[in-house]
Amino acid sequence: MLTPSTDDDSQPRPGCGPLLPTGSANAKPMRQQIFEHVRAAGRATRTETTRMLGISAGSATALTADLIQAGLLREVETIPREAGRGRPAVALEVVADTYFVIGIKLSEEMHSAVLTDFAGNTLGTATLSTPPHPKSLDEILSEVGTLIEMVLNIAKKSQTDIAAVGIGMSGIVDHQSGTVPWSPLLALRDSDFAAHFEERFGLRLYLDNDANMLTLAELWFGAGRAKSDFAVVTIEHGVGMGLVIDNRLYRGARGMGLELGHTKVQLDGALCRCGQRGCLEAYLADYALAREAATALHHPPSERLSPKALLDALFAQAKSGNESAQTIFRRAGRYLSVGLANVVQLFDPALIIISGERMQYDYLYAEEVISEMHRLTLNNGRSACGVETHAWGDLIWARGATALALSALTDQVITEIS
Amino acid sequence: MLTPSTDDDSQPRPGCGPLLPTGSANAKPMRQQIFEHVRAAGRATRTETTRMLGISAGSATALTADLIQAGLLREVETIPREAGRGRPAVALEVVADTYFVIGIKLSEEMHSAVLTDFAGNTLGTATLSTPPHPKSLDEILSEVGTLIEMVLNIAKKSQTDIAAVGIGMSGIVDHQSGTVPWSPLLALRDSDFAAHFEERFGLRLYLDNDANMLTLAELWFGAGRAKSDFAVVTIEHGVGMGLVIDNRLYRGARGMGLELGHTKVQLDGALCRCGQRGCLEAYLADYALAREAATALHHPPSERLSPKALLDALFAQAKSGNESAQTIFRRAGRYLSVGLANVVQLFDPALIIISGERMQYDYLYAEEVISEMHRLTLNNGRSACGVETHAWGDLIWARGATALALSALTDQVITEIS
DNA sequence: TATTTTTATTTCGACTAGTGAATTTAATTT
DNA sequence: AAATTAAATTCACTAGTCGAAATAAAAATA
Repeated sequence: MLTPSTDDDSQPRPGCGPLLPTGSANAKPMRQQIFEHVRAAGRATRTETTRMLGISAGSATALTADLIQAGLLREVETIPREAGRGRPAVALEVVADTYFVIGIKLSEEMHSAVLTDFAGNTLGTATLSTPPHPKSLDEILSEVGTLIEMVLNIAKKSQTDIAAVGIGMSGIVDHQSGTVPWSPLLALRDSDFAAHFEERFGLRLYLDNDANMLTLAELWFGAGRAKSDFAVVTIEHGVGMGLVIDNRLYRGARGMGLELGHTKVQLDGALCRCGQRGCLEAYLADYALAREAATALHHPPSERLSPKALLDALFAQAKSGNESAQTIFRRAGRYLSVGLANVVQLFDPALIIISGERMQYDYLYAEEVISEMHRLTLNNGRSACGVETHAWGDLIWARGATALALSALTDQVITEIS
Repeated sequence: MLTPSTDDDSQPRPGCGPLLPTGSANAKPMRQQIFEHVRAAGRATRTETTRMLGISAGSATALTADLIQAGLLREVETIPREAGRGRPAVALEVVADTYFVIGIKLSEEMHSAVLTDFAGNTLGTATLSTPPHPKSLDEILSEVGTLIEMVLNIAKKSQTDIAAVGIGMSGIVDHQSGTVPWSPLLALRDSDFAAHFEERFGLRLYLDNDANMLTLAELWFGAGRAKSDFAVVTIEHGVGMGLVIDNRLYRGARGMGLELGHTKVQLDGALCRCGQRGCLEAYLADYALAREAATALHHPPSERLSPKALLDALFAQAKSGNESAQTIFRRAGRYLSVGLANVVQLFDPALIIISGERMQYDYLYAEEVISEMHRLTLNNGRSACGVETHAWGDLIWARGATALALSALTDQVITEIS
């Protein structure tokens, strides 16, 4: 069965191939790659660097000389030689106290901040409890101001030492423009957050949503460091996700969050706060558990507990054998398995990291949930996707925000030394 | 509430930041970017190229001179000047007949092939019906040989004209190694397909799975050309997906396909051929529709129709008002909505393209399904994700395979001219 | 102890990719 | 015919990188 070469589908002269150049055209200059490699390794010799980056020894000498000249790297005197003949390699390390950044996580009930130096060392942390209601931009910025004061005091730095600030907050955040179309923290929509921040504090601000912050934290400080493609899932008030592809945070084409919490795991399922039915979040989030808890615990409607207290009670009941309390967690766990399995099937990540506070409810993070997830994924003979659960404290989010600021600052500083 | 700067979480000297360099270090050389831009545009002037790629006029002259010298580009005499003063720009175009490639799609019942020149023009196509049973590697390669002969004849080329071959086939295909861990077309697992092909035909082969081929086709020839991040969903025997991120095909960390068909849309739902329950495929694929069709059409088990005939009968019945036939399609459509919505929520693509043969069942591709999908996604004020449905013929898959071969060949040819 | 071996680093000439300003070219408009 | 305009070319110059040879600093060996 032959079809003649009808050129019917070849339009006049349209060409072929992608019309847009790939963004990776902006490859980082070698100097920056070297700097980042040294920072990533904590300490590295020139020779090791040539091997890792595939450059010549001559280049290593020249480029590290530039970086040392610029005061960004230094040679380390204390060489802990282990063995070997030949001239001993001299290690390089980042000069830590050239620049300082602050990373901040804003959430409804508490803000936290971390101050780090240019090598990523934490010099101080601070947290600030706040009334949990939507605020005006001015109020939030005042709270941020207080927090910055606090962390500067702890780390014994002044505001003029700070080169950049990173902030992560929940809601819909536009990283590019630094605006906040919507956030539970802010009373008004469409705040021009970054612009107001920069005007008020005179500090460069990098803003992003909280799931991306956590993902960045895993990429910079956590288990994601050694992986180039992985997913981070977090269960807090909602269910969030971040994705790293080719060692970079993937932000989506329209800059929206990656809303794992609103993927549908059940047609016409439980009601979600987003107004739809069957969202994963509607089975997992604290409000979802809380509303079932009220039923399971036979609380009279008069006796109103805070959602947090309700959850704690529910968890205690489940632990002590209350069947209906257990089924709540068990069902949540099953749907979590489905959500995770869907992520694995769609992305084929090298690793999936489950991170967040809700870790305490170990029904949700039981071995059982993970193995159910593995059962729900096809592996086709490949080794199964790795899973890690991290019960970081609050500060990890703020650390992620420092990573955002650090990476942007590094770009800038390195291109300046030319 | 202040916490002192406890450096407890800062381990001895671990450094911070990603340990792996981003793959984008291998930025394409300017010459290649120019060539690809000209090919993508079909025809482009030097000045336009400088604007698009942000290079200087001097570089444009020098680099295009190299490419012309190497015989890859040529100046176009016929300048259709529209208006304007000044020296008229002279357009450049790809010299099409420098290299030729063949793209092949292998499937259970039919193989197809396309022969294109270096500019991506189709010079000939061929299709070959085959018995639909698993075959030995040798049998498949014989069929491929026949197909290559056919398309060479049509295009009046000889095998020595061919610089590379791309093949797409269903199953689990390892693009990197050119091996096929499993495929419905092959009787044995773990075939060393590419190696055997190259030895037998003396042609360089690039192999990938069929969903990736289709995605590449959309990226090179279809609606994806102008988008840098999009998803392609295809419904054939199964449900496949491909993803383009930053103008590149994303292949996943473990090189597995992106198995949209095996994401779960229903806990303990319909039985899938993969052995699990609730997979999207179990509601959408032809075998899933066929098994329900048997019930809905009240066929006695004795009367055995081919799956294809069964589906056609089902479709006809639905069209003519058979309620139970309609519900089959309607349910499938709803689950398709869910599956698509989940992709949009997880990836936030700029565009989602639905492509494939099953287009004829317009219940599945109805406006209704798309709008249901939109209802199932949160847009948070952003404009909704675009959706396009393409009812390409069989040849689009093979065209995608030519794109695979063309892009690899281009890399090679351009680096050679140095 | 002096010499050899080994490994890390530096130096230096060469080459490549690219820029940017001045110039040339080829058209249109006046 | 001159002025204007835009495209393309020329050319001197820079940054980045390689690779080979030279140098440096240690361990091993004679």
